Amino acid sequence: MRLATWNVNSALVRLPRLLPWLDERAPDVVCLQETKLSDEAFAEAFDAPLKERGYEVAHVGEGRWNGVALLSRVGLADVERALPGAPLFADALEARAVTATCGGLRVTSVYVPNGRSPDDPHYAYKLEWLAALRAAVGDPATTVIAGDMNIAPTDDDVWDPALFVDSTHVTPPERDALAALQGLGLHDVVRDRWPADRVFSYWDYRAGRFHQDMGMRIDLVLAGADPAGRVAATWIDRKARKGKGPSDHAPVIVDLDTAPDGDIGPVVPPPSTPAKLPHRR
DNA sequence: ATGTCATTTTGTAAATGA
Repeated sequence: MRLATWNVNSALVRLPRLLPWLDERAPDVVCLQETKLSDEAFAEAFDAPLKERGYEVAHVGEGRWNGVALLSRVGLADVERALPGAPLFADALEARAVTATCGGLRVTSVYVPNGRSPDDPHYAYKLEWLAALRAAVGDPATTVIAGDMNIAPTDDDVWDPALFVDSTHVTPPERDALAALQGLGLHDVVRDRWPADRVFSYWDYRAGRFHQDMGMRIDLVLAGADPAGRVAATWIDRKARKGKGPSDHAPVIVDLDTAPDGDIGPVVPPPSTPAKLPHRR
């Protein structure tokens, strides 16, 4: 089973990149963040092309900011459209989490608040939100939390740690909140697989940062004992950050082996059959 | 310090957010 997470920075703008990416990478479960669409607008643009590709969809949006989604072709059951106990910001519940059972795993697509700066009210909100995220974890063993955490777990996850001292994404309280999540038994499977490598998932659009690999690793897949024990491969799909009209984030992809009993989950019909290639001689 | 991109609007330039 292939699981991926991608902050697309506007699903509508990214549509011409997102659909070909689904066809190329063929993920079974996809966590999206920053769709920036209402549920109605997402459905209008995506219901048909996703159904054609065999995906069920749960989208939670507000329209202007935020917005998260789960796409799955290995089942999508018991959908929760918000984080239980999530704090409000400016008296509003923001679209930052959606959870469902997919392929036997309890998967949450998260868009953790940015925080802006440690002295901003948004930073306190971020820490409250992370506490709610931890409190909402059910059985850690079958849990996957994937998305834009807006936290770089260590200085190895920042292109220039000196530049980010006292900035959001790297402060001890944020890293402590992440460690508390991991303390439940959730594993940062990309770092576990690439312990000594420079692996970033986000590069600012400005100043040629991607070209110089001046990025951060803030998009994480946190996996409980069952999925973490079945990881066959993990990688960051840098190709999706290249070329025309990319998001500023790259997808993170995690491949899981079959379950111990050999069950690969529900058999899903393949997407629309491509036209037959003409014979050549 | 602040080179981009995406959003929205007492709207087509400026604000807000990341």
